[in-house]
Amino acid sequence: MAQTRYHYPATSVDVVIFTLRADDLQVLLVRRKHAPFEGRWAIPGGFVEADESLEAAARRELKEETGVRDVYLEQLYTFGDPKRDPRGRVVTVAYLALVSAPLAVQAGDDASDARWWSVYKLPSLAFDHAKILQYALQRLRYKLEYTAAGFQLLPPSFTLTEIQKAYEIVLGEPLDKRNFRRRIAEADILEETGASTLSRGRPAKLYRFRDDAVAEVKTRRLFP
Amino acid sequence: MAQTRYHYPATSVDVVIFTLRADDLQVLLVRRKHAPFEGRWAIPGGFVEADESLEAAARRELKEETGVRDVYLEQLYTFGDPKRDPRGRVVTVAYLALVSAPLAVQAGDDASDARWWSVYKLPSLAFDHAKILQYALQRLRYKLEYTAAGFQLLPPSFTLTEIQKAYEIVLGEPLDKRNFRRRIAEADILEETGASTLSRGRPAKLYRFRDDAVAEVKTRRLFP
DNA sequence: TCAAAAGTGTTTGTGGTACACCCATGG
DNA sequence: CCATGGGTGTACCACAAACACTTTTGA
Repeated sequence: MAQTRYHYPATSVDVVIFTLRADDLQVLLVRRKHAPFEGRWAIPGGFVEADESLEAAARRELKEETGVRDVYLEQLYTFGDPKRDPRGRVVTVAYLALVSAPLAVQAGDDASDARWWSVYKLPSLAFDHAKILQYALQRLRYKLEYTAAGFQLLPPSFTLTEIQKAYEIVLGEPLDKRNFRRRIAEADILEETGASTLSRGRPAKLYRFRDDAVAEVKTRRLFP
Repeated sequence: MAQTRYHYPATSVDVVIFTLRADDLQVLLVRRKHAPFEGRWAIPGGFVEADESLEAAARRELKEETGVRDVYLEQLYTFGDPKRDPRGRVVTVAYLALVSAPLAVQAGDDASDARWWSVYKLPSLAFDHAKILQYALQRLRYKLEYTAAGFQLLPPSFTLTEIQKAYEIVLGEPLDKRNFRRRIAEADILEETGASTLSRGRPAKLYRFRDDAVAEVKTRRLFP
């Protein structure tokens, strides 16, 4: 790739895309077509174009890989170790994305293949991507503990049991049903759609987010 | 991916350096010697060198400006708007630093002058530095609410009243003396030096951090 | 002995957690 | 009528917040 004739690092973005599929927290990875790390799995990403903001670059990559727009996207951290890319100096700005529908994935130019992987059973990753992914996972869990971001992983309408399951999958621990429902109710961020599921057993009410709900719920301070 | 011949963005680091001086939360700014924004105040920073990690670049800038090493330093956010620097594309990785001693500042090559400014009375800043500074201030306040990072702003030994004042200055609100002392005691992060102040009134015991204290105190979750 | 700052406990309220049964529907 | 998943309330405990007086020293 671009040999740095001039001594500025190349700037790339990498987007860690999480979703919930099959009662599992999964992340989208692409298989690299070219050296270095040819054939290894990697977090989707690419170089920032000349007149494009970082977030725009991240959204472009996200669109190329998944076809989705208007999803939750936040900047995570910037990784700039001089040796993180064997081709030369590349500083990468990592983003975290949460998508709801487990839609068909589209491999971009840079990848021969793309698929969802359980975060609990990951393959060996290219570059320092294992580190980036762990960082993203930690941030996601942390975020769920004090914000309502977890809803971004769900379809537009969902039952209370579904959302509780989503939280349990991401956090990796069971939650109490009545307490969970009380907190959701108190947060006042959902509204009934009016519809219900028709499955086995008693039908469940469907909910959606209130458009005007505030996603960032502030914690009480612990210290001092 | 479009690998046309274009210049990668330049990569810089900017370091927002906070300290406590004169019962005030202050930030170190440098006056720019050259265009653009000649004569305007700016957050100290500079370009990342060829074989230097981002954090190393930030520490180098910090050292050039203040002469200090081994201080608290954390990556904040990366600002990459294509128009943020009129000279051309510059992506900057912002860092937050907390220093204790209000030491003499040393102007680096890039600045004709450097001084501490109260965060409550800032001059007009170059580039998008006002935005970066506000972001840093928000992060500092947030951090103080759930970690013991505030100690980094104090000299190696201090009284309980001093540290309470430090928290009050940064948070901008008064705290209850007995509750504050109880929380500090429960956190179990201080030890007595054995010495006391000799001022007017009753002498106060001096404390220092325990070397083995854990700085990151985890919050209880609020949601769900 | 007075002024100045340090130091010290208790009470009350709120929020967190644990816990078990009845309800609505389809087969 | 039974199996399946949906939906509901209370009691206890721990932590947070509010609050005022005594102690130690220097001048």
